[in-house]
Amino acid sequence: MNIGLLLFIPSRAVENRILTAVVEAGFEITQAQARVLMRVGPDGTRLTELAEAAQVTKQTAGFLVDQLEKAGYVERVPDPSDGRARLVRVTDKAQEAVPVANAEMARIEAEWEQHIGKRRMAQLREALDMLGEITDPYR
Amino acid sequence: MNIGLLLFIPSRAVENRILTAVVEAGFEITQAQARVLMRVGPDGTRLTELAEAAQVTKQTAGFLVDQLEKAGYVERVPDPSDGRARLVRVTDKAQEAVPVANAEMARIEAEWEQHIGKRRMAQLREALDMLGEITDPYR
DNA sequence: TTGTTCTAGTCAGATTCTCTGATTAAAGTA
DNA sequence: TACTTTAATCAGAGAATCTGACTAGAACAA
Repeated sequence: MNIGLLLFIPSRAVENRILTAVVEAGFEITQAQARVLMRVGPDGTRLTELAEAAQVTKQTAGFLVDQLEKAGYVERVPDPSDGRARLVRVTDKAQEAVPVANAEMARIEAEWEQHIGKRRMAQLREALDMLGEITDPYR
Repeated sequence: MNIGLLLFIPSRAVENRILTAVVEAGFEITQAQARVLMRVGPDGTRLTELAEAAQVTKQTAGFLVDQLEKAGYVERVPDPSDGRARLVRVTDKAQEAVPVANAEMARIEAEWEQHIGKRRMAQLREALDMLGEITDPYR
């Protein structure tokens, strides 16, 4: 079985489970919105950077940030260092979803570790982290 | 960094590269179509199965198969064992894309192995394969 | 200083992907 | 036969994504 599909399946599983957990906790958010939201840094991130990180066009990122803003999960503030730019920042409301997502992530990792063992889990993480160096356009 | 994102990044990279290679070889196909096409078995697969495998609704799978059929990459034939069902089958035209995809996949694997080493690559594959057992809804 | 070029973001419009709900036809079952 | 389930499709809508064109501010070179 090809390694692309092999990577895709658990990746999709994580996405689905975390999104489900967050939505069930009362946060109305979609997968696409979450993918952008996840990339907003602690001091705010420019739209262009978000677009690159999420691997979508600026237009798409803008569209998703619009929705996140309407829903109150992010806010746009002027970038003091550049009059053209604005920083997208996570609001307190969105911060409240973080522990929910983290808890589900921890549950998933525990299940996986249970299934494949601590050693393999560590190896997996190491290999993926290194692959990120050559496959993450944001890194 | 969370393992979902860690999985997502190289998975997306593989998808993008293979799709690009196939499209550049003259096959007009989209990512969503490819995800369905990839799951069609050698003797044909029912729409419902494809939908499950690709984790989309039957309607979505049907929509994508319609497009693949129009483009000549698959055909629908009656299922001899069930009058309600039809089997989606890959055509010769689509078969021609297989070596292109395989070649690109081999290139990617070679690059990755170069970067993380043979041992880690084998460990990665083993861990992912096992994770598939608990995360692949189709398996 | 003044053009020219580049960059950040938005607007407009279209396409693609995906879903929910209802429907048809064939199987399976009591 | 009548009821239930299953495979697939139809209809309609919403979400996500793209390409191309535009505006305003920044950077830079002459």
